[in-house]
Amino acid sequence: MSLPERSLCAGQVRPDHLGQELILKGWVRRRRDLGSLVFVDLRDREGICQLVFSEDRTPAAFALAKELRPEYVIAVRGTVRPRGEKDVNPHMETGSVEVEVSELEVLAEAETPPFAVEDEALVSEEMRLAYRYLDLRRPFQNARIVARHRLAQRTRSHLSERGFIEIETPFLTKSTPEGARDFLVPSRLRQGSFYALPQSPQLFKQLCMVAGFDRYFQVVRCFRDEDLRADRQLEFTQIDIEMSFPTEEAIMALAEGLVAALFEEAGLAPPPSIPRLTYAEAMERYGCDKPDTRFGLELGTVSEIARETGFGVFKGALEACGCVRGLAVPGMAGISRKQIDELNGIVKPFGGKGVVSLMRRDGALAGAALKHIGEGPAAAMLEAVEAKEGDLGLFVADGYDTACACLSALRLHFAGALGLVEKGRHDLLWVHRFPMFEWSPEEARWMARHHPFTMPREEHWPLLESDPGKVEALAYDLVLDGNEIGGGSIRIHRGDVQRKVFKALGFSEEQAQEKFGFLLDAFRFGTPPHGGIAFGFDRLVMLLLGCDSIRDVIPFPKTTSGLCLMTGSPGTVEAKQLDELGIAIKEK
RNA sequence: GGGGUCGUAGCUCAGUUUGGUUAGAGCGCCGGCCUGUCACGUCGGAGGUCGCGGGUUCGAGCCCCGUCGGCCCCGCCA
Repeated sequence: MSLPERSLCAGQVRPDHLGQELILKGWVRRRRDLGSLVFVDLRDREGICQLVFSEDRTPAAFALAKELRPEYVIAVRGTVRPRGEKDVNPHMETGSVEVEVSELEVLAEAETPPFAVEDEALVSEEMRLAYRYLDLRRPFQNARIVARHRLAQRTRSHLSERGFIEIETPFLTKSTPEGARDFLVPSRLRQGSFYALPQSPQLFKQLCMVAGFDRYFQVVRCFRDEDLRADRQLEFTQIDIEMSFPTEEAIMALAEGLVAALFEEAGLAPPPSIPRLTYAEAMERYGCDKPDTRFGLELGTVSEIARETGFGVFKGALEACGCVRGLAVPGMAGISRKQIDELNGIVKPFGGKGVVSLMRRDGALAGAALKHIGEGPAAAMLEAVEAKEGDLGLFVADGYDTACACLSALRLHFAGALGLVEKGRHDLLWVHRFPMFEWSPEEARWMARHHPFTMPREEHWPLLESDPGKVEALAYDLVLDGNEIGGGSIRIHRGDVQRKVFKALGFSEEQAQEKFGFLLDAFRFGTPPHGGIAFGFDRLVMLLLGCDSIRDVIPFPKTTSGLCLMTGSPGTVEAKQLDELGIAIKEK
């Protein structure tokens, strides 16, 4: 009674098949029952095809068709027929034909799903994640995962063709200091010891260079036990690349070529040029190390003008070695008091104390702080940020980093509110010449901004001991539309330089040896200069597909609190399992 | 760790401002009718732990406290 093998996918039926007898298999999307005529939309991965059952022409199949419900899995034997001229559905790829079914077999019944398996269905993300297999069955969501596959395949072929070798590195490895919190895996064979899941294969890829593979890549899962966001998951996929004897230029050129290929694969035109900004320039112009350059609203500095005013807000910041920076928002001079108050709310999470607003409207100046600042300086401040008649000037007085963060947030806010981003536009840019270290007030020491294996600029090596804050790194980030999609560096390949960097980070010789001894050992046996880059694959796919959340391009993601609503992980384990691992749960 | 926001029928939501009789809508679901539908139509029907716990009150979906969960953000994420 079983129907034979499928001859075609439902979504692939075309006028070419007119008159042919086909075997189709798939899911019932919807049944439209007109009494003695029944239409069924049959769905599979490739699309949807209309099936027809009629009482007088195919009575046996017709009777069974009455029983069909959404998401039943069925097999049919039928003949491809043209639709009448009036009956063609221009919205369907298969809309000019239909399949008259002579034989119907129900392969699996289905309960009514908790939500309709259709693109149009409005469903909360909570439901989608709890029934992810149904969510993924929806055509548009299914297509995202297929697109992800294509992008991964294109990555592999692109890099393979250029001499890169995909090499697997361990998931069960060693916990290292610095960086993100590790996921730990207890060892049964050696109780009390733990593996760590890799935050990235960083050290192993460097060791692949020591091993002489010359060019390495991997599409690889990474794990970081940190809080989740719209663009961050506990486990995520990285395109990890490393090469021997590189220049910065060689790595950047390779990365640009790969990204161009991925744009093409996604059906997008790659941005024609990829400008480079130094870190300092990015902060100066955009207040951000991953600026969205698809719109202007660039920042200016007005500290010197502000210094001449008696305004206490400015004075306080400047006396604390801060600055006064600002930006002009075109056409917003009519902003209301309420809206101005809302701006303070935007700035607050970034540590900003408030926003000073000055307006040029009706040929005069306005703003609550105008009387404190004075007409002359206020005009000069607006001039400095290029605010014209009808424009709003926003100023923040604070430490440099805080002022930048606040203004960057305001910049993004107004770009969204004013619709300044041209639809379909994508901007790529490099940010490079990052500082090697940043000061951590909590730990009272310097921390590596990129990672501790990044090569400092050679002319700055002497500063490693005297003034670490001034050391620049041979590191570069690739930014797409205001998102960091990749970052890399030239690595340290000399033990002596590596030791100096560890020292600057406050590691003792013993700590360095204990944590990274295997790397330092390897460096003693002839290490080629090397460097590389890693892309956040999920984030890149998200942006290329125009999604708002990384979860949309990950088949089985976790919620923002790290739970899997489908499996219920993380879960408790049997006492026996804990016992085997020598682990006891601490009572709260 | 902190802030914001949401949680009411299978789903998406209204009702919460100002506590008051029997908690509503659309879609879906179940049944009847229907030969050209494709968001089929049409007639009828079923369906509720108002996230959970506690409190205030004569009375709580609505007010208060706590808690769990979704989403967004700060911190964190080399």
